[in-house]
This record gives sequence, structure tokens and C-alpha cells, in this order.
Amino acid sequence: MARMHTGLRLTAATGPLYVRVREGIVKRIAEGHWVAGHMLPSEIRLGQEFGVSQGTVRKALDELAAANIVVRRQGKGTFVATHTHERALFHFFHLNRDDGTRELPESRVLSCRRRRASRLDAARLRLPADARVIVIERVRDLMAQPAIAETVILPEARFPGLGKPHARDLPNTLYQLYQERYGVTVARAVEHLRAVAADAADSRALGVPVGTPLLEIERLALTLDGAPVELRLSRCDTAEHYYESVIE
Amino acid sequence: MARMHTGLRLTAATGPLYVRVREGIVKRIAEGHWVAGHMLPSEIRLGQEFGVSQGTVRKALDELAAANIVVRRQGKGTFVATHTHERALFHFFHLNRDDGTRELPESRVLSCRRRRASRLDAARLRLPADARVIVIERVRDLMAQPAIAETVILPEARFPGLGKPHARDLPNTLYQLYQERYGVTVARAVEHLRAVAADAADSRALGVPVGTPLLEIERLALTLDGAPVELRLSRCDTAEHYYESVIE
DNA sequence: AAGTGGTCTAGACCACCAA
DNA sequence: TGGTGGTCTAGACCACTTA
Repeated sequence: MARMHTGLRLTAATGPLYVRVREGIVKRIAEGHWVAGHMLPSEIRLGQEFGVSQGTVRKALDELAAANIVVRRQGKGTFVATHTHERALFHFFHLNRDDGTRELPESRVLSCRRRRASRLDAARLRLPADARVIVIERVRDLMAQPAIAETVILPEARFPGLGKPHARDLPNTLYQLYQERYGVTVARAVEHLRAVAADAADSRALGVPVGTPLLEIERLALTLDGAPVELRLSRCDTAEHYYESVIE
Repeated sequence: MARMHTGLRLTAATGPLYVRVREGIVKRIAEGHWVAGHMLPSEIRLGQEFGVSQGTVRKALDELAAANIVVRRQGKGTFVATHTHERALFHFFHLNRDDGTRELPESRVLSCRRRRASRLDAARLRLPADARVIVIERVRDLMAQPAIAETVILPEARFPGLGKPHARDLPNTLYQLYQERYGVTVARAVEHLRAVAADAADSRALGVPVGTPLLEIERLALTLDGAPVELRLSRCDTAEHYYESVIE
């Protein structure tokens, strides 16, 4: 079949076609050409645009669906994945009650301020040394008990004016906010877990004695391009909860 | 194409063919018909045996490869996955040094004894209340420092005589041993993480003060069938290491 | 009824590997 | 050279959704 190139381009000239198609689609999404929730062209149409067969487009889309980048719905179409409540709960939140159930915690914002990035912030978020960041402190309840003391650090450049007037109104699921208000989609994240002792601030926030062992989670959230967009430090009381990690 | 049924059976009469082929292959592996490391028949041959086309077998095998159940090597064939050193390090071990590198710890066995399963053991391992278990205590070093105090609990029925004469000679990577000596392949695992305070035994094993926050990992390892075969409790000093969890 | 994704087939050609 | 998996195509038919 002749390549038509009626609009879209294959990024590289090397490698399998389906990889190039996949990367072409990712690029389009990352650049905001197709935004979260939008329907992509049909497989046939994409095949025509990329100049490949429908089966090749299908393989590319199947991989993107496996990576939670698109959602496919039979009879309806293929859509750019959105950050739903379910996604937050099942994909990005890993604390279970001892009985194995899971709830998304309610959050109370303690403070929301701006400051210059610390050395660690700048390194993790790949910011210039003098960049400014937004710092959100909040406490999250599980089973109506304070369970997580959380610090969220964001590059101000990406999230201008976030939480400025009504810090208290920040939603519980921040990733939805990032996506809807700022067009920033968190695609993946890396978490570093440690056991630490509660300090005075933790003690106050969580109502546990200083020195209590807490599970510290340092999460770096990344966009589709692999650019870091959020640094989050959570200190969790695991007296009645545990962090679940599935290996398969 | 006519279904041939020259030996293999499709398990269910419902659902897509590739799912039935996939489950048929899993069943064969789980039953020991094809053992770890063995080469499977070619796609063409499997297609003939299952009475489906090569493309359908391919889809089944691709999913099994994605699940680390088989390994595909171009030009050579498709093989039942084995527990290699690499697999242990990259797939089943999650403690990194602070600089991001990873090493598989050396292990020193402290004790290896037999006892009746506790209530918790029996519940987790789905054993009858009076079942007997093998209990291995060991200390694992990272950067030449004791870093993990580990208790491994195994149903004696599945691992007869394990560690009987030479407990000290137990290898570092147990999953290889389970696979090679007992035909038990660990396919997946679920880990529950908590922060706990070091008790007297931890303090002795790891050389840290009583009360030091430790990362406790309770891992339940499962076979292909989803049957639990090992319960492992690791208490980790995370002063110079962290547990890495990737979300994507 | 028309449009979408989901399954299945058949066959071509390529890349890699071992004898 | 022959066998393996890897890619790509073309087309048939099914299942689901919406109008």
C-alpha cells in the first residue's frame, strides 16, 4: 500500500511501523493536539493518515491502551485516557485498610504557599536553581482518622495561580485538576518508600507520638514525555493500613 | 479452518479463541507438561494442535510473554520462563541504594526449623490448621551491612526435606531452588508494606537500636494457578536504601 | 443502518539463529 | 539452509453503540 501522508508524519525513519505510529500518536497527545477525553480518529482513518494498514494501527493502539494512555470502547471509539476517581483509587493510591478494602482519603489543606525551590526540589523536578514552586501541605483521613501528612511540590511555571485565592477548595484528586485546568496529564510515577520516625510536625498532623514509625512515600509524577511535574512527600501512619504492591 | 484436536484441548467452549489457547498453554505449564526452560512447540505447530491459525496462537503467546510466563527469542523459539538472577533482581527485589543502584543481597541463614503453622501462616498460605511449615530465618546484607531480617515460611508438603541437612547451604535466590528442586514456579507476588519499630530480635540481627523505624514487607508468593506457596516477612533498614515502586 | 472496535484467518516477507 | 519468531497487509465476520 502506498504511503499517503495526508497530514500526519511518522517520527523516525527506523524501526517497526507500529512503533512509529505509536510514538506519533503519543506525540500528538503530548502536544495537546488530542486532549484528555477526546476521541481519536478510527483505526481505518489513522491507517490512512499514517499510510499503514489498519492492523498496524491496531497494534499501536493496543499498546497505548495497555499503558493506560488511551481507552478503547467497542462500538464507540478510542479515547485519550482521563484521570477519573477510579484511576486515582486503583492506579495511583496504594494504601489499603487491614481488611483489604481501599478508600480514597478526604483531604484538608493546611497551607498553600510559594517559595524558591530547594536544591532537592530543583533536582527532582529538573528546575533551574532559582525556580519558584508551590507548596501544599495537607492531611488526609482514612477511616475518619488523620493517616497521611502530605507535602505536594509543584513548579509554579506549569501551574500558574494554582490555589491562589481558595487554597481550601483544592480538590481531593489533584491529578484531575492538573489535567482539566492546566492540561498536564500525569502518565506515570515513581515512588520511593522508607520507614521514618514521626517528627514534631507529623506528630501534630497525625496525632501520634514523636518517634512513631511512619511509612514515607516520595513520589515523582511524570508526564507522557517523562518530564517530572509533581513531587509529593507522604508520611503515612500504617498502624491500621498497609501499602500494597503487586508483582506480576 | 477445521479444528483438528490432535492432542490438545481448548479448556472452555466460550470466549475468544486466543484466550482459550492462552489458558490451555498456562494449564500445560502449571501441570508440568512443559517445564521451566523448555521450548514450546512453534506457533505453527501449536496452531495445528489447537486447531486455530498461527496469528491466534501468536496473540496468546504475546500475552504470556507480557506476563513473564514465557520468553520469546527470535530465531530460536518460545520458552517457559525461568527464575534467573536477573529476574530476581529486577522483578522481585525492590530495594535500591540511595544512589539508585541495586544489588542482590547476600544471605546468611540463622536458623531453619519446622513447626506447626500458626493461624496467620495457615490463613495466608491456605493450609489446614494442623499443617506443618518450614521456617527459615536469615539476615541479608546490603553494602556489606546487615540490612534485612527475613523470615521465610513454606508449606512442608510442597517442599519436602528442604534445608534438612545443610541449612547453611541454602542459595541466595530461593525461587530458583523452588523451581529447580521442587518444580514450584513463583509467577507473581503481593507485598504488604508497613513501617514498624525494631524489636529486640531485629535489633540483634541488624545492629540498630530497638525502636528504629523499619520497613516491613510481608510478601505472599503465588504460583501460576494463584496458589500461595511462600510467605515472607522482611524487615528492612531503610537508612541508606529505599523501596522502589513504579506506577505506569 | 452505519460506524466503531474485537476476533480470526491466510499469506507475504524480514531478521535472527543454528547446523 | 531451514526453522523460528517479528512485522505487515488485506479482508472477513462479529459485537457493541448510537441514531
